[in-house]
Amino acid sequence: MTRWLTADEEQAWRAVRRFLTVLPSRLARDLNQLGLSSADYEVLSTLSEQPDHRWGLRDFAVKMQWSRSRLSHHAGRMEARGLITREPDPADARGSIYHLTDAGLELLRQAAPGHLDSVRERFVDHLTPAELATLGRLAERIADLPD
Amino acid sequence: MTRWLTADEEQAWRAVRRFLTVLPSRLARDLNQLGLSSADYEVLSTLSEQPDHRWGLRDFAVKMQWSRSRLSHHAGRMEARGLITREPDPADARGSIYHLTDAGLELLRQAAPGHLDSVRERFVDHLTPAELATLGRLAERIADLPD
DNA sequence: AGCATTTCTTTGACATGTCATAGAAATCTG
DNA sequence: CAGATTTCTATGACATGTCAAAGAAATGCT
Repeated sequence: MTRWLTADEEQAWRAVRRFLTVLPSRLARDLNQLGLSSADYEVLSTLSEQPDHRWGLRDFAVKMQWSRSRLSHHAGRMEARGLITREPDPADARGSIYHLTDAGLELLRQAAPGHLDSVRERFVDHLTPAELATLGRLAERIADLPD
Repeated sequence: MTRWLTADEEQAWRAVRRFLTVLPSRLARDLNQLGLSSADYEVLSTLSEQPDHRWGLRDFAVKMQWSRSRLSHHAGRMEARGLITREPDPADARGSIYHLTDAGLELLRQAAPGHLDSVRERFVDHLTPAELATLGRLAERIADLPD
């Protein structure tokens, strides 16, 4: 017995679907102007949050919620652009340690303010603090559901 | 002068980012079990909402918010699978009219209940009607911002 | 210790999306 | 009406993601 969506549910779901596609694409477009893809930015900022700017692929992939294959491919491209390096892990010769280069850090520093403006202009500044908190709470509830 | 995010804003934004990536990926995974990609499903359901199951590429792409190139490529693949057909537009020989095949409609009908369950299980059923309405209203506000 | 199993990153083949362009047809202009 | 311009879809080249498999190293078992 399929429970179809009520009219209200349907309307809300349509709005949320649009939100899900449109916001990321706007942020990506803004970032592209700064010379980075969204994926690039995530990699750089995640790496930069690590104290020594290093991370082994496996944990890095878990942290980013990316497949290891995806991260390895993407890292290869970023390495070719000089934004990160990959070195063998001294503690486990199978492993690979990713490290942010100076150029990568510089590019991130240069792009961050623009990206932040973008997040404000496309999202944060259009909600009151209470609305943002509510939205964050509901988003978290959904995101925290089991996979 | 860059206005950084406050701690509250940062927390909410992180939750929303996770929501933006995780929910679509779960829905896509569920749909894949049913033999369709999310893109396939959107194409089929959008076409099926048209009274005669036909749509010219241009307006179709606008409705879906896809580039015409993307839709043309995707339609080529779906045509090869027998889910839609493309015919020249009698009113404008440059144009192309997309039409849902019986097989396409059948596949959509077969997948729809499962997808609906998925939307409920991954999203709708975890919010009260009031929460869903609020979320929909906020999502709509953001989505309706100029591009 | 030795062999099988597991774990790890990388790679290759392939699916999908973007951007620029081709080629045909409609529209605009004088 | 003729020629230039615009508009249209399809396509090719390329970037990016997925999935399966390869190859090396660590781990487990007897």
